[in-house]
Amino acid sequence: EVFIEEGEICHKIGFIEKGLLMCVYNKDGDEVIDEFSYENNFIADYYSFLTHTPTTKEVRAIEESLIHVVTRAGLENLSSNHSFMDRLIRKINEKLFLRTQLRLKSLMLDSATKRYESLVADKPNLAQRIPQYLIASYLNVKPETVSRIRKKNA
Amino acid sequence: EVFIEEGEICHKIGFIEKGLLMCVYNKDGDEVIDEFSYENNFIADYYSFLTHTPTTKEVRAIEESLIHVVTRAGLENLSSNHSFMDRLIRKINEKLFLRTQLRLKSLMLDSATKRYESLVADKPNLAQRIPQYLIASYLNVKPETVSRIRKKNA
DNA sequence: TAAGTTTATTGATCTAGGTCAATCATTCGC
DNA sequence: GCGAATGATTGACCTAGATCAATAAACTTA
Repeated sequence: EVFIEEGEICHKIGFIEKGLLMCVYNKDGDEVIDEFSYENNFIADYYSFLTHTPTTKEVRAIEESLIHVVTRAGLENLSSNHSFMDRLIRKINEKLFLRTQLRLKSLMLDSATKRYESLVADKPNLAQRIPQYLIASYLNVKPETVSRIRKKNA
Repeated sequence: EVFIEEGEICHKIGFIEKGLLMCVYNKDGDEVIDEFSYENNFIADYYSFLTHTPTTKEVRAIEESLIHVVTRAGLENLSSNHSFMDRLIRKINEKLFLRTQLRLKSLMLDSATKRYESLVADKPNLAQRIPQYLIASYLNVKPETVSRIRKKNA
């Protein structure tokens, strides 16, 4: 159920065939969700993977998931064709960068209400699939706040 | 003085030989600084560059700066060696991703006071070089707040 | 179905940081 | 040097969202 434990160095990247996972930071006892990832996406602590430093987050399944795992070593052996690997990794980097950038922007510029509305608009399926207190954590607010936002918007 | 205007599509990447620039979002009239960049670093709206969508931020010099510019076309012609390019771009991606990730994390987990202290600890030179109201904007707080944090810490 | 657990809602407070306005300090041009 | 900007500090308030506590729904499992 736990894919990557906090403190280990991440040497693997998962490709999610089925299911739903999340990366969570621990904020003095409280969990703060960094991101969700689901079908046809990669899952890893990419920061740890790139820097070879211990993870500061935990990666854990929310639903029963089927994940194909590639290790660092596996990646390096996968292809003698280095340029192919560079190209692939470049693409993964890009996708991650873009996602992170958008998230950062919304945290910097938008109110909790706006963030909630954007999430529901952009990923209606996700908002269904996940309990509200996890959504709250992802939006960086408390469950009570999400409840109040929904009430207001109703 | 303005390196990239808001609304244009970014087709270039600058390498800063000397000087200091910043990327700023416009939050209904108010400026919010996304990042600073200085000597021996790249500067671009990389999001726009990758996605070919119009920038939502402006990139502007804070100090007189000397920047070497490479255009997208230039990059593509630079080397017939595609794998070299992939590798280079991969490296740039990685660096940007890691930076963005750290920033996001601090916004999600840390108080204004903690963010200020981390900035001063991590980049003392930067904190010197820049007026306090720009630091405030980068920390995503108001200048008054930075002033109060400093007073408290004194 | 009832009992138990987990999640969501609601209300009454509290607090970090924002806002507005008034001084101070500093720099800069002349 | 003296004003005029520009930047920083301080104080009195205000507000978004947090916290705490109590219900109320919604699922479980038997």
